[in-house]
Amino acid sequence: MEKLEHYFRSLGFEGYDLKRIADSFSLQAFEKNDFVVEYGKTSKHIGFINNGLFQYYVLKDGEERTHYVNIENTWFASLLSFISETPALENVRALTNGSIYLISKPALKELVSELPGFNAFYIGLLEQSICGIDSSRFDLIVRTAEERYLKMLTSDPKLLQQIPLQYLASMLGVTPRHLSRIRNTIR
Amino acid sequence: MEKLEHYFRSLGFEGYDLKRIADSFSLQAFEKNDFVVEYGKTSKHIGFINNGLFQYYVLKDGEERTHYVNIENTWFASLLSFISETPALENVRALTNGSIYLISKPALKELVSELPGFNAFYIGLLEQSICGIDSSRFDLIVRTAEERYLKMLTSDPKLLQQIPLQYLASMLGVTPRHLSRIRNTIR
DNA sequence: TGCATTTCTGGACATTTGTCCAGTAGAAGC
DNA sequence: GCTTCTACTGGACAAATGTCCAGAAATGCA
Repeated sequence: MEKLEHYFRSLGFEGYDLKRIADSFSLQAFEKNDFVVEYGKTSKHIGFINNGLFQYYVLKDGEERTHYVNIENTWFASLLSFISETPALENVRALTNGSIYLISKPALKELVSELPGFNAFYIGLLEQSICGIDSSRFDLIVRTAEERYLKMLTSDPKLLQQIPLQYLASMLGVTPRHLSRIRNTIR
Repeated sequence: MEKLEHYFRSLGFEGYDLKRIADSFSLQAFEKNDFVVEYGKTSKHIGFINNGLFQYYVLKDGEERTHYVNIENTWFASLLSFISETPALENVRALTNGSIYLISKPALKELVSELPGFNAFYIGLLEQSICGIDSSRFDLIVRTAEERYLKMLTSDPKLLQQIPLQYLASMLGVTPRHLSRIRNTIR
């Protein structure tokens, strides 16, 4: 639990609260190609990525369409399914071996209602998530694929280093063929 | 305050809490073309639309790019600016005369910390917002413009009825010319 | 009612992006 | 060291989407 505790300690948690929080999570290992969330099944956990890469995708006309990839030290969630408790419309699968600190919805709600500090943390997490998701939606409407790629280059270099281009292309909303063109014109 | 009170009453609020909440908002009127949020200025309020249409847009190469339009009985927020307290990257402007129940950030935070019911409401609002924004982001990556338009036809018919097509086109991520083509092929 | 303004449609053509595919390079396994 | 697999690039062509524009339809206003 070192990484998880370190994360919450860095946010100001300690003592009983910290232990209570850490005890609510459990570290689960995934091998490459394991499913974390499966289409049609309700996702009952969110989690903090200890290590590994996790791909969010759907099958459309038999093809994988990736809309997101999680890397370590970020939060994992199949949002719509987890929040509204409905069957997932997507798959989440490990692209590499890795592990996630998972927490169930009841345990999460308990922390939110019983620890004021965690309540504030959760609200902050939701707010930050909204900022990230909304600016990504904004970019898809207002910016070109090339602009989105350049932005990713400067603001998320870690993604570029860790994630194979085929998945990045899909996240950017273009085909790998076209991302290759974009990268070519930038040089 | 009828509409706002009716909204919160329908969510189960009453008595002191309801009054306390209603007193934290103030109804502000906007005339057509008035700015609610201006590019470069930090947005200090969120609000519940009493009536009217409000357009979220940026200027790009001198052209307006609309990424969202609010209608009545929905929540208004320039999310990134309000949450992170930074200058807005967008404009929000009244497309018609209308009015919004506005609440400041300090007043909102007070309600969140002092009324447990409002705390739960705010968390639910954030969660629902995430679901909406994330599925819109998902659609922009995974679905075609035609599929997005068809989805809007069935799940948001109110938008179709109220919002001029030029703005809907922009929200869908295409030009009005192309939306016209899409509508043509559907017939 | 009639004029002015805004909104919507669709033709012609240009640009962007996708599809299909083959070739290369590097990584993984035997 | 060789083979196999996977990731990446880029050519040729097709399909989707944008640009520019003019006319039609709808809306607002005198």
